[in-house]
Amino acid sequence: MDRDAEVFQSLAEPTRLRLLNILRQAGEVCVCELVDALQLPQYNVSRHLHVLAQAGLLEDRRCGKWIYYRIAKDLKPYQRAVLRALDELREEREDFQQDEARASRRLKLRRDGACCLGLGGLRRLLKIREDGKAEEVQKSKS
Amino acid sequence: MDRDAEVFQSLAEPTRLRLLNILRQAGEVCVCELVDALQLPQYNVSRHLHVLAQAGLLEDRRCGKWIYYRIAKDLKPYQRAVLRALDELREEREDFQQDEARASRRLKLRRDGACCLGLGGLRRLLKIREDGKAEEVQKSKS
DNA sequence: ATTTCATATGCATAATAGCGCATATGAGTG
DNA sequence: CACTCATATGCGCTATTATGCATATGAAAT
Repeated sequence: MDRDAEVFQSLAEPTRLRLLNILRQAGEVCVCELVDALQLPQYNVSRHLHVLAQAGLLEDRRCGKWIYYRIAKDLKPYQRAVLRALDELREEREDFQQDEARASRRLKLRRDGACCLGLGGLRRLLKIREDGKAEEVQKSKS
Repeated sequence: MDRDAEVFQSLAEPTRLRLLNILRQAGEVCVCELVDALQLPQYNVSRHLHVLAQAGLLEDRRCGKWIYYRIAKDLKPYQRAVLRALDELREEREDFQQDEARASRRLKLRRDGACCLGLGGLRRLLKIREDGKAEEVQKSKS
């Protein structure tokens, strides 16, 4: 496979599009925050981030126990153009905007001390449960 | 898989990127012309065109025995944006430009009567052989 | 040093994708 | 009708990919 085709390949997966969308909107985000925003297993998120990084679209920065991911700085022009296209995709994707809302609520907790709290306590704080009550909470908050 | 992720999936293959590039530069092109430009087996080109059409990026028009493919007219904004990114990719890909050169030479033959001549006679006309003499001819023509 | 926390990864499995070959389809031609 | 031509497609094969589970790594905290 082409190096360039690999870039498109990395975009050819729903979860990875969601990740890129959040990272484009929110800047530098660490894995556990992405896990909460997307509500997917950690190994799943981690693997997808790895694919995007391999393709050259993301870079990561270690900071203590946490690893922050962000859109790579040295993208080729065509890569920038492709990612810019995600802005237009975002317009028609409500689920992307819901992701952003969850990510945004999650990122606000950074103020409260450490970046990444324990998942248990944090989820309680966020009222995000695994049983899909996240939407319920979202409604009551908006 | 997402409908949108399917679009990126359709771009995640070198041959399909080459096809899109030619179609973007040359407009409406029929399958046998693409086969000559890319110098790949017909079933291969045909399948890849099908994938791109399924993703909604291409549409086809039958005209007698020939089938013309072109970039779809009713693309979504983000799809247009993604395809526009191919212009920037084209800048750094000499092989894309060679494809265009072959396609362009091939399309000039449309004047000589039918769109699609028999492959044998046509290749003789183009001096494109399977043994890789195409470059040789290209040099002598430029 | 042991434990905890955040993240990554090896492995097995299931699903998917591309390729080459042969052949089907469908439209003109003699 | 038989034939040719342009294109599409079914099949078997191999290669790649995503997923879930368990576990490894690596850094801080106790």
